[in-house]
Parts: sequence; C-alpha cells; structure tokens
Amino acid sequence: MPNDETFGQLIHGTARAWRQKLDDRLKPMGLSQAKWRTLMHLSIAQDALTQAEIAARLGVEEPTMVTLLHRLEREAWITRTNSPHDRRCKMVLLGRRAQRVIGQINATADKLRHELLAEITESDLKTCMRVLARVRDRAEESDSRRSATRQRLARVFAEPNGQTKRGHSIRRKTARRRAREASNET
Amino acid sequence: MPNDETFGQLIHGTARAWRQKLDDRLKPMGLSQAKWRTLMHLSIAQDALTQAEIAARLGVEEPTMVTLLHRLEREAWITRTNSPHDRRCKMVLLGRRAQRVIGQINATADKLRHELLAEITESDLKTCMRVLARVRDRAEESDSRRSATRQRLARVFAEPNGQTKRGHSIRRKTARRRAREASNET
DNA sequence: CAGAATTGGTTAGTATGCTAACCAATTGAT
DNA sequence: ATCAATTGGTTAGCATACTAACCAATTCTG
Repeated sequence: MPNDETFGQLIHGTARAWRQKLDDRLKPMGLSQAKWRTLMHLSIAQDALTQAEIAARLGVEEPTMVTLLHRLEREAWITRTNSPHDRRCKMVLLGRRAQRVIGQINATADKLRHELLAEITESDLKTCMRVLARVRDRAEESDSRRSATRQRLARVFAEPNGQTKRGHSIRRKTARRRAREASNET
Repeated sequence: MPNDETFGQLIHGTARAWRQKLDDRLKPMGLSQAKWRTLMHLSIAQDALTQAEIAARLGVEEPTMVTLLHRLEREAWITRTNSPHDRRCKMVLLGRRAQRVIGQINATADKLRHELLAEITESDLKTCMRVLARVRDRAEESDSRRSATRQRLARVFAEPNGQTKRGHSIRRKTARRRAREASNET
C-alpha cells in the first residue's frame, strides 16, 4: 500500500528538488526562486504592473506578494509608486539593479531547466506535462460541497465591525485559477 | 520565450494545487498534508521511530521535523519518549487519537489521489512518474562545484566555540537523498 | 582507552506560502 | 447621486520548510 501512495510524494519531491536547486544557483546573486519569478514576470511585461497583477501571474495570494515585494524593494530589485490613475494601486517597476542582471538571472534558470530536462524525450515531456496540467486542473476544481460549507461558515461567523465581509476568500478567484487565466501558459 | 519556461511552473503549480486540496480535505480532521504524511509513515512502520528516521522517510530536514513533531505532540497525535538504548534518541509513537482515526485519514488521502488521477491512462501515469523521478534525481545531483565552495566557506568561517563543526550541512546527506534510500518508493 | 568524528536533537533566524480581517478607493446599481 | 459591492493593498497570525550553529551522547580510530 505505501507504494500506492507515491504520486503525491513524487510531485512534491520533484518540485522541492527543483526549487532547491534553482535557489542554490541563484543564491550567489542574492535571489531565490520566488524572487526570480517575480522579476521575470516584471521583465516579460514591459510595463509596470500592479501588485494584484503580479500575484495573479505568479499564482500566489496577494498577502504573499506584499511581503515578497517588500523584500524585493528593500533589496533594491524593484520600486513601488502610487498609480496616478487609481489611488488604490501601486505600480511595480524593475529597479536598475534588476535591469542590469535580469538576463544573467534568466540564463541561469534556463540553463538549469535544460540540464534537468536533458535526457527526457520530447514526447515523454509532453505526456508528463499534459498529465500534470490535468491533475492540477482537477485539483483546482472547486469541491463545491466545501465551498458551500465555507459560505455557510462565513455567514454564521462574525461581522466584527458591523460590515458584512463575505468578500475575499469566497468572492475572490483563487490565485492559481487567476494565474492560468492571465497567462496562456500551456 | 516565457512559454519555454513552463515546466518548472507546472510542477510547482501542480504540487501546490495537490497539497492545497489535500489540506482542505484534511482540515476538518485538524490535519494537514505535512502532519498526515508524518502520521502515515509512523503507521506504516509499526515500530516507534526516531525523529531522524521520520525526517529521512519524509524527506525533510530534522529541524523541520522537530517543530512538526512538536505541533503533533501538542495536539496529542503522537508521543515522544527517550530511548532506553540510546540516550540521544527519542522514540516517536502514534497516540491513541491518531490510532483511532488513521484509517479514515488515509482513506481521505487515497480518495483524493484516485480522484485526481482518474482519467489518466495507466501508461501516461507511468511515463509521467518516470519523467518526474528522473528530473528529481537530476536535481538532486550534487553540483560538485558548489559543494566544494561550501566546504571552503565552512573552513574559512568561524569556529565560534573552538570546536570545528564541519559537521552537519556538509557531512549530512541531504534529506531527500536519504528519503529515497530509506524507502524503495518508485 | 583517549580524542576525534559522527549522530540525534534542538534553537534561532529567515523565506515563502496561506487565511482572516481590515481600510481606502473605485465601480455599479438603483 | 448615493449606497452597496468590489477591488487593491495591508497587517496579523500561522504552517511549513530551510540553514547555521550548538550540545550531548555515541561510535570510531589510532
């Protein structure tokens, strides 16, 4: 039976090993996978992006993005300025430091990817990616029973400041889903 | 070019979605993937295990295991007792609470796995797993240049208490490698 | 057997992710 | 035009993972 368990293990193990390796390679440049991905998406979208945009593209929640951007800003990789059009928004831009080394950073990540995927047949890779995508999509389906529970709970619990806040966790699309919508990734 | 990037993204996204889903399902029982995996390994190995053993089987570092076990103990899922044979060791045992619900817990995880892997061909699944395993192994290869650097750094830096501590991070096999050695997982 | 090396466990500090709850600003519906 | 809902950003608090550094105990070696 333990062997029947493996697929979850395997995905996690692989993801972990990959991230670890990339972190290792990026460390000399003072980066990590999370930071690199953020910079990369900023660099791809020539424009300045809002924090929500970036979070969506990376598939993480906004609070996660807040602290990540905070760290990136502290280390001068990016700058944040208030949008003139929408006073809620902050526009995020690559700092000079990032612009200078972004190529090198991406090259590192590319190189790693090629290393790790060498030996893998084109066709096997395709199959693997198809399976992963399918599994991911399945895992992201909403499990509507639970959703209902959530709503119920949300209604039952608390309106601590008098203002109903059915908002967020129920209303918002989950980060991952938004990510897939935002980028025609495949 | 951004599309050339996807495999890493995809692995992470899938792993994340899977973990999230499992966490969701286990939450009503007061568990999470990390906790469930720990309990599961304890239940598979009929015996009591040492913390290092468990860490190795799960493929995490020992400090991670320390706090995880601490939480599990606080919530009465497990008990820790000093080994009579080796005063360094603590033997970890499933508590009654865990014993009572372990079947149900595993069933939940099994069910999720079957759900997520339904629609996937046996052969596609096999291919996918083979690819993942290969990639993981590649990612775990030691990148010997870096290893050398580490050793150099370790020698250059600090012997704060006078006792050379080349130990740990250099000496120790990485958690994942130990994990694969410990379990013929496939 | 004495000293060196290794091992099991821990703490401290950091990174990355999450949810819940909130405010301020904008949008939308009536 | 106004009030409700939504959205962007944030904080607080937690979970999970890591490395570095350490102690105590055991094992290995000369």
